[in-house]
Amino acid sequence: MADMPTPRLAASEFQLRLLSWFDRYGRHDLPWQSPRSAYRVWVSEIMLQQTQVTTVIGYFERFMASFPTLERLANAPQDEVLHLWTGLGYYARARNLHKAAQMAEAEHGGKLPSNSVEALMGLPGIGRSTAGAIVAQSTGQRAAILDGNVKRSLTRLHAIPGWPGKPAIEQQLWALAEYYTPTERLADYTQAMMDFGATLCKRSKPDCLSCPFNDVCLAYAQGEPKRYPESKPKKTLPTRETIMLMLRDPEGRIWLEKRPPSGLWGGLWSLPQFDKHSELNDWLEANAVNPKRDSTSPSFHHTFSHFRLEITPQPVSCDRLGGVRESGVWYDVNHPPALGLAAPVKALLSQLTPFSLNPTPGHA
DNA sequence: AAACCGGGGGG
DNA sequence: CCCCCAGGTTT
Repeated sequence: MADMPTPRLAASEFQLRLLSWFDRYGRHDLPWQSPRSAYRVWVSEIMLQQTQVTTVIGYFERFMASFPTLERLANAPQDEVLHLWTGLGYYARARNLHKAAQMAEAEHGGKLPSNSVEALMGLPGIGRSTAGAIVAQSTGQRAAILDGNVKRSLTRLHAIPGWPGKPAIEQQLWALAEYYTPTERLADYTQAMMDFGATLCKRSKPDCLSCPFNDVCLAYAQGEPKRYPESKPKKTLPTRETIMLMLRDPEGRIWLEKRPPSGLWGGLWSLPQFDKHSELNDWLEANAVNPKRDSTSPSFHHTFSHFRLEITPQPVSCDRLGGVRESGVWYDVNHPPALGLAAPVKALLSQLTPFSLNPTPGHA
């Protein structure tokens, strides 16, 4: 690569140091490492995209208990998949995972194309780094990864300025990542790169004194390893307001509606939302029989990456619903059905019952 | 309160 | 190339 920064070590020396570190300090007992299969590695990598290992483990085990094979996932209802994703966030990941399983069934003979980065990238939710991780970990063939951990480690080792999300910077980092990738022990090397960033070359408090690269690390030599990577340019978040209707029937069940299949909380079940109280009143007039409004609950905030949502819950009881109500359910908090819930909705419903709404092992 | 994270999509 | 979108955890 023409614009690759000068490597700080020969590739073979880098690999030797990293793998020695991994053999002593890396993670060797993650649930997707044994048994290792393309399917299990894939699911783990999707879950790990925005989420840390310790959080993922429980979700991964529940997911595998319900969908032990690609075929079982492909044939599952979307609600069940989203249910097992509830609380993990970025629900498009679950929708894409489900869709990709169905595509693999239809187009790849029921298996992931796990020896081809290009073919994997043709499946929704799999980009270059995730594809590389699947190939390297499940087949042992040579493929590089560039997740947030690797970006952080490499920007520090080479003191690369600029935000790594910029295409020009990212291209340099890919060149380095490819350069250092070995031809053997690919699964270990890939896990080692992730573990190194996650447990030693951490965002704050990097453990430079224990680092096997501290003699060649440019950021360490400059005395400010935390200067790298530079952070993303920030934008100010707008605030939006919404009223969430908590409509209770005489049995204490709560009315939920399914959200559109894509976009915010796509495919999840949520409380009916309104911009203004007048719109909520219109809705009650049209749909609810004998509605009785309680006092509003305290407002709270839910923050997204691009705006802040101020939620005001409005409890109302009624005898029943009268109008046309497609894609809605009366949700019994004591016998919760297997549905995906938006996080603030889950929090609101949790207040109504002593029982957890989390999916439990062997139950979901 | 702010930073973080891998990928999809559109201009 | 750029910007927007999406949610829960850590610091």
